[in-house]
Amino acid sequence: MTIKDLARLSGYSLGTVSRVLNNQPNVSEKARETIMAIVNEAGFELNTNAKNLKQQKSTSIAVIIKGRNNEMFADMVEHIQTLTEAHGYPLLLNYIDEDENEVRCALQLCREKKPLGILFLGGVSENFEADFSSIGIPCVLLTNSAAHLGFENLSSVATDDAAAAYCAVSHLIAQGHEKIAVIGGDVEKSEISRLRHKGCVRAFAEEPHAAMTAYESTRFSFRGGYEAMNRVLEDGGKAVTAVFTMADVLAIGAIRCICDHGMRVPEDISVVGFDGLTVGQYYTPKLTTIRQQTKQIAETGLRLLLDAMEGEAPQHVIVPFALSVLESVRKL
Amino acid sequence: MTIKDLARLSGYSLGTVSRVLNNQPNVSEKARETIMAIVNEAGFELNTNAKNLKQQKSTSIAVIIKGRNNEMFADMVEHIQTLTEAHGYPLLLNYIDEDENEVRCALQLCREKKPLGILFLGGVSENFEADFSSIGIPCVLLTNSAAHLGFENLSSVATDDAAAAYCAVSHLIAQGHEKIAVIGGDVEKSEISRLRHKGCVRAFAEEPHAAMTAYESTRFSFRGGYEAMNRVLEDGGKAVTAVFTMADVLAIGAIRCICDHGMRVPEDISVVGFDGLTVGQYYTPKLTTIRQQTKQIAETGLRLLLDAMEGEAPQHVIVPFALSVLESVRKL
DNA sequence: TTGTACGCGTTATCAA
DNA sequence: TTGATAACGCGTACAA
Repeated sequence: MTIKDLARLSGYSLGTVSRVLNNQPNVSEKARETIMAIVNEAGFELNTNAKNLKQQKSTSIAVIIKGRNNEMFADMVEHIQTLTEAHGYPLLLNYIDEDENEVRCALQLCREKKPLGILFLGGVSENFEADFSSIGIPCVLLTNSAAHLGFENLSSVATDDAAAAYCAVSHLIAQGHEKIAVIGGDVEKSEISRLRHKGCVRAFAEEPHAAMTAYESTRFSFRGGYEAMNRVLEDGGKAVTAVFTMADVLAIGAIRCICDHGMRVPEDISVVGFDGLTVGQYYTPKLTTIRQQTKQIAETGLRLLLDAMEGEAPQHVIVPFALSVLESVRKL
Repeated sequence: MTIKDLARLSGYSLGTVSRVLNNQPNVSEKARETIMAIVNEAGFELNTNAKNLKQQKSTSIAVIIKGRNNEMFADMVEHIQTLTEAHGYPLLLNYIDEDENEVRCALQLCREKKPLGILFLGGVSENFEADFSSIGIPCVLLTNSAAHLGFENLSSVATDDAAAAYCAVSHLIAQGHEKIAVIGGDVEKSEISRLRHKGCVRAFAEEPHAAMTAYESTRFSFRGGYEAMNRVLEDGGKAVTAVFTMADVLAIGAIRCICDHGMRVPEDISVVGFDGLTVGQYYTPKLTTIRQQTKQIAETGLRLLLDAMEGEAPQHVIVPFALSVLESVRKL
C-alpha cells in the first residue's frame, strides 16, 4: 500500500494525497475526509525510508548512552522516551560501552540516520574536543557540563559534581569523622571522577583535622565497590571511620564488603553514596547519598535540544542536587 | 557524497561502484581497488534510506522490551546488542510500558521499519492470540513459552516458571517453614505470575503440613514488594515464618518492610526471591533466589531468530534455572 | 484547489 | 567486465 494506491482508490492525485497526509493547507475538506477515511480503514502508513530519502534527513532524535547497566541513565532514558513520544519524535537509542568514543559514534549516526539532534548521556571532554566540530546538528550533553568547550551547537545539563562531592564529604566531617576513605573512578580518564575528587579535596582542605586516608579507583559497579573497599580495609593501620563513594553501586558493594569483614554500617564505618538510586532506599541500612535529579536533567536536556532545533543558542544548565540523609552515616 | 560522486571520481559507472560496495562478483580487481581506495579516503557510507527503500526492507532486527526498569531485561538487551553487533545487524530498541500491547507495537514496527525479525522481551499470550497472525516475519518470545500458541513464525525461550516457583517453595518447606506468604503479580493478567503461582500451589499440595497463608498481588517493584509485605504483616495472626516473592525487587522491598517492622531476615522471617539480580548478592542479607540464566536466554533467543530468518522451523526452548542458596533463608 | 513531473540515493536488469 | 536505465515511495515546484 503506497500513496499511489491511495490516489487510485480515492480518485485524487498523488499531490493531493501527499498534502493530506502531511496536514498541509490548500486541500478541500472533502478531499481530506475521503482520503483519511481510506487511510484509517486500510491502516496505511507512510514509508519512512522513502520519506527520509526525499527529505534528506530523518525526523528522529538520537540518544547515545554510555554504559548499559547504569540505572540512572535507564531512568533518564525512560523520561526522555515519555516526553518525545508526546512530541512525536521517534527515538534512536544507542547503547555503547563506557570506553567507546561517543563522538565518533555520533558522527557515524549522522551519516547513517541523519537525526535532527543528539542527546549524549555521559561523555568525556577529550572526545568532544577532538571530533565534535564535524557535527553540525544540535546536541545536548547530559550529566557533564560542556560550557568550557564553547561549541555553537552543544548545550549541556549537569549536576555540580564538585559541589556535590564537597557536600558529601563535609557532611561526614560534620558528623565527627576524621579518617575518611574515598572510592571513585580513574581521575585521569573520567571527568566526573575528577570533578568529584576535586570537591573532596576542597572539603578536606577546609577542615585540617580530617583527612582523605586513601583514594581507591575502580569501575563503577557493585563488584568494583567491593574490591576497592577490600583494599581499603586490608590496608589496615589507618583505621577509617567513614567512606565516600562516587556512586551508589560502589556504596552498596563497599557496605557488603564491610559486613563480610565482620563490621557493621554505620556502627563501625559510615558510608555516603552518590546518585540516589531507588534501591538505596530499600537497602539495609538505607543509604545516605547525594541525590541527582534525573527527571529534571532529562527534561531540561530535551527542552534545550528542542530549543536548539528551533534555532536558539546553546545553554549550559546546572541542576541542583540534594543530600539525602538516611541511615548509613553515624555521628561520632 | 553519494555513489554518483564515487562514480565520477573513479571514472567507473554507477553499476560498477554499486557492485564493489556490495561485494558482488563480476568486478575487476582493478576497479575494486580504485573504488575502495576512494571510499576509505573519503569515509563514504551508503545511504541506508535509499538502500532500504530500494530493497523494500531494512537490515535490522527489532527488539520490543516490556517494562523499562527491569534489570533482567536490561541485562539481556546488553547481551543481544553484543551478539548482533558481531553479526552486523543494526538493532531497533523499543521500550514499551508493561501494560501496552507488544503485538500491536510489533505490527506498527513492521509497517514502519520493516525489520528482518523481532525479539520480544516479555509478552502475554492473549495479545499474541489476538493479533500475531498478521505478522509475517520471524519472531522470538523471550521469558515466556509460546509453544502452545502454535504459530509458524514464533519461537520462544523461557525458564520453566512453574518448576522454578515449585523449587523455591519446596526449599522453604524443606527448611521447616510451614506458614508461607507469597508475593507476586496479578494472576489474572500476568502469565508469568500465573505459572509461578501454579508452581507454588503444587509445592504446597505435596506437603500438607505447610500452607500458603496469603497471596499478595502487586506491581513488580521495590515499592510494590514493600507494600505487599506490609499487608501481610498487618494482617497479623497467621504469623508467617517465610515469604516467597516472584521477583528479587519484590524480595528487597519485602525485606526492607520486615526490617521497618523491627524484625530481621532471616532470623524472624525467611525470604526467597526470583531472577538472580546482581544486587541480590550485595544485599544484606545476601538474597536466596531462583537464578535465571539471562545470558543463555538472550543467546538462545537470538540464535533461534537467526535460524528462523534462514528459513528454519520455530523452536521452543526451556533453559534451566538454579536455586541460589545464600543468606536470606533460615532453617527452623 | 488540484494534478504533473522530477529527483532523492540506491539496486537490479539488461544490453553492450 | 562494464554501463545505461528503470524502478523503489515520497515531497514539492510548477502548471493548470
